[in-house]
Amino acid sequence: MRAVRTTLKDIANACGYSVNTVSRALRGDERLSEATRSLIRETAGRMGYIPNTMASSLRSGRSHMIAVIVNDLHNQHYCDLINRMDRELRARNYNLMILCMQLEDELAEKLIHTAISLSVDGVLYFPSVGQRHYIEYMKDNGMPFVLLDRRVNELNADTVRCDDEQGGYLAGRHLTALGHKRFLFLSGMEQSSSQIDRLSGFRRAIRESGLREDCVRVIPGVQVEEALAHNSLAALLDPIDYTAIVSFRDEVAYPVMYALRGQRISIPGDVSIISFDNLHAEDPTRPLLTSIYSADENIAALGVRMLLERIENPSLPPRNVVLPVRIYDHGTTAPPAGIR
Amino acid sequence: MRAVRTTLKDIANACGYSVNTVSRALRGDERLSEATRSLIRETAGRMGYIPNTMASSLRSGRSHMIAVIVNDLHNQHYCDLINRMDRELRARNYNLMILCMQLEDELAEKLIHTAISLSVDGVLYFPSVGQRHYIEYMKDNGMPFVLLDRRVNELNADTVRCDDEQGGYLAGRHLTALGHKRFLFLSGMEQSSSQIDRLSGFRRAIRESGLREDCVRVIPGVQVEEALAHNSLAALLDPIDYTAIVSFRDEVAYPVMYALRGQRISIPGDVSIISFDNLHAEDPTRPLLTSIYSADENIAALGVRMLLERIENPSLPPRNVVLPVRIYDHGTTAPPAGIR
DNA sequence: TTTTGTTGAATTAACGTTAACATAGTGGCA
DNA sequence: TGCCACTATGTTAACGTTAATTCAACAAAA
Repeated sequence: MRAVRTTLKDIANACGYSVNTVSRALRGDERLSEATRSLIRETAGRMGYIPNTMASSLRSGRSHMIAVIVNDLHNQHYCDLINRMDRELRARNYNLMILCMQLEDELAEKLIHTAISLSVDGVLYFPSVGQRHYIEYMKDNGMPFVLLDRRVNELNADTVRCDDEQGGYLAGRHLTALGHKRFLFLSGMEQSSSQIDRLSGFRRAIRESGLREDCVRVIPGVQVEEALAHNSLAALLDPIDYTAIVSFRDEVAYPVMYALRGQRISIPGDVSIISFDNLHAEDPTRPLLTSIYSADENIAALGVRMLLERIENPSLPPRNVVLPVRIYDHGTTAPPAGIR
Repeated sequence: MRAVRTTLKDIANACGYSVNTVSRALRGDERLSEATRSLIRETAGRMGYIPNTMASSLRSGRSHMIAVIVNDLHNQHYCDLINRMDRELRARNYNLMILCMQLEDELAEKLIHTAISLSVDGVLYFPSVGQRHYIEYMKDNGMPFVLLDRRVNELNADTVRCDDEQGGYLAGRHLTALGHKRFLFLSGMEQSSSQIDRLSGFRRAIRESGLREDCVRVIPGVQVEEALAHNSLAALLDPIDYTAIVSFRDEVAYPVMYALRGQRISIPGDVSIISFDNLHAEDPTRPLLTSIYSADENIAALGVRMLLERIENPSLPPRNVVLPVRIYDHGTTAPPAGIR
């Protein structure tokens, strides 16, 4: 029942050239006469030829496929980045294949296997905690890859990420400059580098402004997630002994805003909130939220570029790019009520 | 620099068997002695062998890869389904590759090309409006596929979807039974089969209950999206000449709820709201929302099963499965204020 | 003893493509 | 006229795997 796919051979037979000539014509080899090339191309088009990546890649060692390995598709931050990477790659004649590990850490190894097995040309990898082992595995197997979004210590590999420490610092300086003196810091679930750096940057700003460290109440990620899970966010935010909230990421900040507004607490009138990722900045169906993110250069575009350069030139020394960040002020911060 | 991948040949040389024997050992061929098989397998493990899908697929015609082609990763409904399909497929020793068309319809054809080009064994396809052409293209190319979530008329192809007409009907019957008499129906952006069926089912229920059709104010999807895009949802929902809202999908219902609550309108006290997809039912960070969705059988699991059956047996007559739906009552509907 | 069957493995030929090399035909130039 | 360079194409061999076929060794049956 299955239609037999047209091959180079079929085209060759159809227009009386050798298979190799057909292959060259379709790849746009310069050394063919214009007439031949266009005849072959036209014939191929008419016959509905679709090249066989398997065969081509097997022979040439190039598949023009890039895999992105991602933890969880429900994380909109990742989806954003994936979309951008897809566009970047497509523009460069590559295809992006998304491999998703569904929050199951052990799947990472399997997905790396899959990527190698499929002979993808490179891998874009969002490392999560404790995956150094898998990353080294890629390295050992000579698979070109770029790490995104997170710092992995003492691993000499291409990395693109935001300056999270500086981000945390900016948040702190922004809020202290407005006059805030008591803060609630909502941590993320995992002890990722982003989490750690953002908090430590924030604390640096606090110290610099002359405030004592204990003016920051830090809620561990576990508690935040639990509160979200049991619809008890309001309780978590109580007592309101702070005038500003720093949320580790936008997706936590959103429900927090809903919860506060549900308690008739005005933002930023009563409480300021600032967060990270600048998520949904272009999605007007989401509430505005002041957020910190990469200043200009896009992490996705840069990651793609670095990966392609690595593929071209495997002996390049690894680069560790830390992108500067800035505050995207969407109006959810203001001076505290007292000094307005 | 790039490490050379271990091949069957390397293993064969290492343990003194022929390449073919190694291949058979690794595939678990019964006709080898137990000793040989375990020796080869152990050697392969030690040498870090990763099979080459390209070569294997080229020869055997089976890649054990399934592609899912999806419009937009930001649509959480799709992400949910993709996650489930991934799990189902993995359990059956298949890999899922996600190809995303970024809301650009013309990309559909390109992605189908990619899928064929990669010799995937089958395609899971979420059709959107006006893609019949691409679907027929898959059919013509003999690529096994299953259509998900939508009805595509007069196309004889495997399809799994929910009974949207019945869903709309259930919504209507539920609300009229509670005593509601004036409704706002928020349409989806595209004129998809789901959209059309849900509205017509809803109207059927209205007629049946003896109400006149004009008690339903239908807002076209374009207007809904525009309001979302310009943060003017509140205006869209005004005047509140209705006691119940039916939203085409949960992701529209959420911002609507926020907007109403922002206007101090209580749900379901002042206005009831019901929607479709039962999205985030297990994500407690989202507000509760009464929603309609497939009753028991899961669309993802069933779709995967149907696809694998189709692959096994290409001559099966196409099946069109319409799953029954039910209301998942999460408390956002109540009798209208007047008759409480 | 010869024949037959069984087991375990090797050999060979593909799959569709591309890279390297080979070759035939042309035109230019001394 | 002979030689070279160049252009346009063909031939061959590989990529890593698997399927079909063949083969060798041995045991059981006649």
